[in-house]
Formats: sequence, C-alpha cells, structure tokens
Amino acid sequence: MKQNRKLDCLSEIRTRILPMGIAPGAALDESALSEEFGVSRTPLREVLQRLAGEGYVALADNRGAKVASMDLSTIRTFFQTAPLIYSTVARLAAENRTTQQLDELKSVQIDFKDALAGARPNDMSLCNHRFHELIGEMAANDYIMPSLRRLLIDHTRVSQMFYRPAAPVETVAIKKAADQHDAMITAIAAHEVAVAVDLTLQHWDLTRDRIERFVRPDPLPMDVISLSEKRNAV
Amino acid sequence: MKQNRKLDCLSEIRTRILPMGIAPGAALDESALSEEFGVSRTPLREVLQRLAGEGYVALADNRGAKVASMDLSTIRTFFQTAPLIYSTVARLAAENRTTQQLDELKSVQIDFKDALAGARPNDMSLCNHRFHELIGEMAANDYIMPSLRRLLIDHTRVSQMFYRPAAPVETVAIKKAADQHDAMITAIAAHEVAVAVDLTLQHWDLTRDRIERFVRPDPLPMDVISLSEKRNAV
DNA sequence: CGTATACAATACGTATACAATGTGATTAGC
DNA sequence: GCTAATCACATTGTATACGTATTGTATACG
Repeated sequence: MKQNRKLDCLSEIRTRILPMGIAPGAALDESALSEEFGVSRTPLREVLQRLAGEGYVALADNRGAKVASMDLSTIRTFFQTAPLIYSTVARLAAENRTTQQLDELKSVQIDFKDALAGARPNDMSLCNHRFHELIGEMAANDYIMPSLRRLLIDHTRVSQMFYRPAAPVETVAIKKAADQHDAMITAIAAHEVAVAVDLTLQHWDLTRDRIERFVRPDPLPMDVISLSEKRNAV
Repeated sequence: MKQNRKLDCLSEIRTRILPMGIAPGAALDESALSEEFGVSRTPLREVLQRLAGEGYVALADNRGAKVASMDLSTIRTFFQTAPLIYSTVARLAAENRTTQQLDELKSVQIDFKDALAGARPNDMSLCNHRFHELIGEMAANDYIMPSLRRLLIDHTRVSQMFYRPAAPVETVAIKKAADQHDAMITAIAAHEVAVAVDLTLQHWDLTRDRIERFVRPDPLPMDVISLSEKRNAV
C-alpha cells in the first residue's frame, strides 16, 4: 500500500516538469522533495533514477538531479526528429491499435476538449501529452516508444505558450488541433494508415508553425517617427 | 573513488546481459548481486533502476528485476524497426561526426578485428555493440539515441550465435561484416551521407540473413532409408 | 488423491544513520 | 586589494536494520 506513495511522487514530478512548473535546468533537492512527499530519500532517489531513464531529469554524480535542459541544439534536434518519429508511430498505431486503446484515446480527447472549453492550460497540455503517448502505445513498438516519450516531454514543454494564448488567433489554432485529433481518431479507428500519417504531419506542421511564431515573433516597430509621418501623410 | 564501484557494477551487468551470459527473462537477485560486487543493496537497486531505464532489465513491483525478455513479438518488432533507426542514425552520423569520435570508432574497429583474429566471441560481440553505439553518438540526437540503444541491446543478444560460428561459412560472413565496418568508417569520415546509409542497410541485410539462417536452419534429414536407397541406386 | 488454507521463509521496500564529496566563505599571504 | 588555500557546512552516496509482501510448503479437509 505504501508503494503508491512512490508512484504518486513519480507522476507528480512528471506533471510538474511537463507544464514547466519546474523550469528546465532547475535543481531538484532530494531532501526537500522527500520531505514534501512524505517518503524517505531512498525511494525518492529511485524515483529520480527512473525519471532520468525517461529523460525528464539529468543526473550528475555527487551533484544531484536537474530538470532536463532545453538549449538551442536540443530544440533544433527536436524539430529535426519529430516528424520522422511521429509519422512512423502514427502508421504503426493505425495498423496495430486495439479497441480498448481506441476507447481510451477517445476518452482523453473528451478531457482535452473539456480543458479547452474551460480554458485550463495545464490540463490541455497534459491531455495532449497523454493523447499522443496513447497513440505511441497503440504502435506497440518497444524500440520506438522511448524516443517518442523523450520527444513528447520536450514537445509538451516547448508548446506551453501554445496553450496559454495571448491572442484570440491562438485559440483558433488550438481548436484546429482538437479537430485534427478527432480526425486522427477516425483514421486510426478505420485502420486508414495513409490518412493517419498525413493527418499527423499536418498536426505537426500546425504545432511547429505556432512554436516558430512564438520563438520568432513580429519585430517591434522601428522608426516610430516615420510611421507617424506616414499616418499623417496626404 | 567509491563511486566507481557502482559504475563498475553497472557496466559489468551490461556486459553479462549483452552476450547472454545472463539469459533473457532470468531473475536478478539483489542480495546476491550486491554481495558479489561488494556494494550494499541500496546502490545496487539504483543500478537496476538505471538498467531498467536503458532497457536491459524489466522491473516488477515487489517481484524484483528480470533480464529483458526476448519473445517472438519482440524479435518481430526488432526486425521491423531496425532498418529505419539504423539508416537514420547513419545519415546523421555522417553529417555530424567529430574527428575525435571518428578516432574512437577506428580504435574500436581495431579491437573488433583483434577479437575476430583471436576468435574471442564475447569481445567481438561487445566491440560490435560499441561500434554501432559510437555511430549513434556521432548522430548527436538525444531523441533517437534511446531507441538505438534498445535496438542494440537486442541486436547484440540475438546475434550471439553469429559470433560463435559453428561452420566456417559463418566466419566468412563476420569478415565481410568487418569489411563493411571499414567502409562505413571511410564514408562517415568523408561525410558521404548516401554511401553511409547504403552501407548500413547492406550491413543490416547481412546480419538479418545470418540471424534468419539461425532461426530457420536446414531441416533435419527425414526418411533416412530412402536417402540410403538413393545413394545405392543404379 | 487433489485442493485449499495457513504458516514460514525468502526477498523486496523503506527509513535512518553515517561516510564522502562538493561548495562556499573566511583568512592568510602576496 | 586580490588571489589562493583551508576549514566549515550542505548535499549526495552508502550501509544497515526493520517492516511488508510474495511465494513455497506443509498440513488438513473434502
């Protein structure tokens, strides 16, 4: 029964890291966490080891655990790799999915829409994460799964601002993403491999565009004088 | 200094699992291992957690650690996935390799040939493993690396008989594999992406053929009488 | 004779205490 | 006043002891 505390601890730390509740690179203090979760340091350290294996944290000898960092080269590699893995996973999922998995996927999608309607960014983010992880499980490929999991960690983290829309135009994009989820469910349900792959790539393009838009926003207006002159011009 | 014991323990267990020194599915006893390596159970358990993260072992709650199993579906998935990951890694390695990594690769290849000349199957197996892992490191892609690592674990295990040749014809195949390694080094050194990918796929085909030949060997002779009759026939 | 249940033995999980390592501050020397 | 070295403190790593779960065996009952 006590075993649950360790598992709770595990998923709790995950759900903190994913929506950037703990920033990338932040140090994780063993004593503090063990006290907070009411477990001793021994099981907590094992939790950290597992999280390190999953790619959530990085362990340095005698220097403790840090949340996995996200520097420029990481993100570059992320953009480079994601389409390949995602499309491969979609293909396999459409081929191998079970009915039970499909039901769970639909259920998560309902939760996702719920979170969208309720404007709960964290829940949207985590539901989206779970949605794509489930498609990964449908793929039933133990070799690709670890790569997908690592991609999803950084995907969820990097697309945080996607779910905290500053402008209404972003909300439209999220709704479009939700529609794509629905279409993907349909394609996977019908074993339509090509459609599933195509939808996945479209879904990726949408996300990528949003992220790029965030990373490279419209430049601030330069030369305000000339702008005002233009406005007053005949 | 004491830290080394844990790392030694980690690599030692790896080098036992890879050449099937410990069979897939075999149970790993914490107490026995901790006693053997002269560390207490606490650090040993952390080692097992890490090995689980890397895919060497599987942990079950309250039921200890087992060496990762290799059932039929696992092997099927392995054959399905390997070409994609291997070729992708080869492409990236040819693009991103550093001179230092190249030197290390050459060094490992020398060790490999040494082991081949000395007919040391375990060393050949481990050198081959390290060779392909190094190419993975050259790829400099943290997202694909975990998949490659998992593939290589099972690749090394499943190709054990490849390095313990029963017939001379197998030795010829190993020499061909060694030649392919040399060609791969040249291609990667010259940043020749297409060549590196092509060689990798050829290398894969060779390995796959050998493994298939082992899994599906020539059937035992049936109906010995009719065979001897045939031999004595006019 | 087969099966079910209870008990014992073995192994896993957790907590606490201790050792080692890394870090930062203070002081001494230049 | 600045640099370097040493000591104190904080944090990580390890060992041991104890609690809990699982498994195998023995015995009793159907």
